[in-house]
Amino acid sequence: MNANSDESPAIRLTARGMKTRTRIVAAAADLMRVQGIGGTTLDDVMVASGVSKSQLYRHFEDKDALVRAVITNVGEFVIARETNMLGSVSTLAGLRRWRDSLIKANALRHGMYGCALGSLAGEVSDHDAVAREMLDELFRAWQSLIDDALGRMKRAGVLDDSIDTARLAVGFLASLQGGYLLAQTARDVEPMAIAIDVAIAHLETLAAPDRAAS
Amino acid sequence: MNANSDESPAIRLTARGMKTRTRIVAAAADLMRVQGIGGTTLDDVMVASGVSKSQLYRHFEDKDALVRAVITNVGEFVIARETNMLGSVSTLAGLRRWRDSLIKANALRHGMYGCALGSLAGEVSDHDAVAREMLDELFRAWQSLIDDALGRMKRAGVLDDSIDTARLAVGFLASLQGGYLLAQTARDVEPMAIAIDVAIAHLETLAAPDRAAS
DNA sequence: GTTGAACGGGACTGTTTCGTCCAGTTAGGC
DNA sequence: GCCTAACTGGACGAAACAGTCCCGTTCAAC
Repeated sequence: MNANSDESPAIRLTARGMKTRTRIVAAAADLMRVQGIGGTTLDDVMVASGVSKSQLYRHFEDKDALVRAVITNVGEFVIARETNMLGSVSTLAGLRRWRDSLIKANALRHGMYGCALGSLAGEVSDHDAVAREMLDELFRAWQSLIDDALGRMKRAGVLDDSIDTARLAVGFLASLQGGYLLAQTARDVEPMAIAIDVAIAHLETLAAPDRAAS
Repeated sequence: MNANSDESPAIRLTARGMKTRTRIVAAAADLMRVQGIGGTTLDDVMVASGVSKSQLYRHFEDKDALVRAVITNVGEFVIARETNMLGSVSTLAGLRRWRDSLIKANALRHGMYGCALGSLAGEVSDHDAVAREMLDELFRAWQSLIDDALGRMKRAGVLDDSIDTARLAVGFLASLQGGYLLAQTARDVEPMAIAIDVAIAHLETLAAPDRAAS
């Protein structure tokens, strides 16, 4: 609904001000991905971004406001990444490449930190309604990207015409998020890899009868 | 590995001491499910359990120790529930009843708080190695229960003999956990319901050829 | 070259939370 | 009835954190 992707600037006007604002958000996002929101103090953000506390409160009314800015920032990043990686997928092979790239990235950190969006959602959903709705919106956008890819596969004759791609997209995203969580808990990507593979295997059973392989 | 399900008592001997200990853990578990671990203070636990702070530190060396006790407690509860609900499942209809019961329970709170185990895992996995391993163990136990159910379905001729139930179990648990997270973020059970339904639909495609329905 | 926004730096308040300690009370086993 | 674990109750310290405030400086636009 809200058309501005930069959230309330809290204070008007900008020039280089935007740059420090960006620097603050970037540092906060990094810290929060690693330490969680609750584990990240404003002083941490202060040090990491090389910005004085007065500036922090100049740009953000609140810690919650900063968290929300982090959410839009991380959200934009994830959606951009997924748009890029999923936007041209129209075959099962393409979907597998998408899978490989996610798994590879998560394997590098042995599953640590989980999904950038999912972790934020788990920590914030039950105590900041605004943030929760922002994350809900982002998940929906992610679902749409998956849905679109499945739609293209359907139109390309890879998938059977009768399937409900919107429902499958929800299932896919759930498998992905659950996989992230299991991998994080196990400190091992394997469960995540299995989860996505099972989801893809399901898709294979829904392949259009005249084109079992692609 | 560890054979004692009650974790280190921190102090030896007991009588009614066990009762207050249980009371503390129960109160802490309730609070942490609703407010999260970070959002729950020891004073909260103190008030909710009607126990003085000195007793808290009599039974638990640390907040972390209390958290671990909560994990074993919640873990036992969840595993007991799942053993009960999943232990006799050997048909697709039985699996659907299991699904209905989980969805129904989560619908009552509109998805709030998510999965008792999953939420703990997300909050604690990256900063308490011991707790992380405990949760990993619990997830594995949960997987085994699902695996067993799928195994029974296989032996009963409901599922095809060639399927790898262990992998499917991981996929199932991931769908479940991801569904919990999406439902929590949306404040609506629907995505969770869809996620599990998609997982079950996949199972249906793997039904033994001579028994397409069950 | 003046003006004002952007910034550094840090002191300061108030609150929350973890954790310690201890003096006195209750209760149950032997 | 004695002994000791279990417990109440609260004072206390220390640290972490959020949030406020102010003074002086830098930078960029006009």
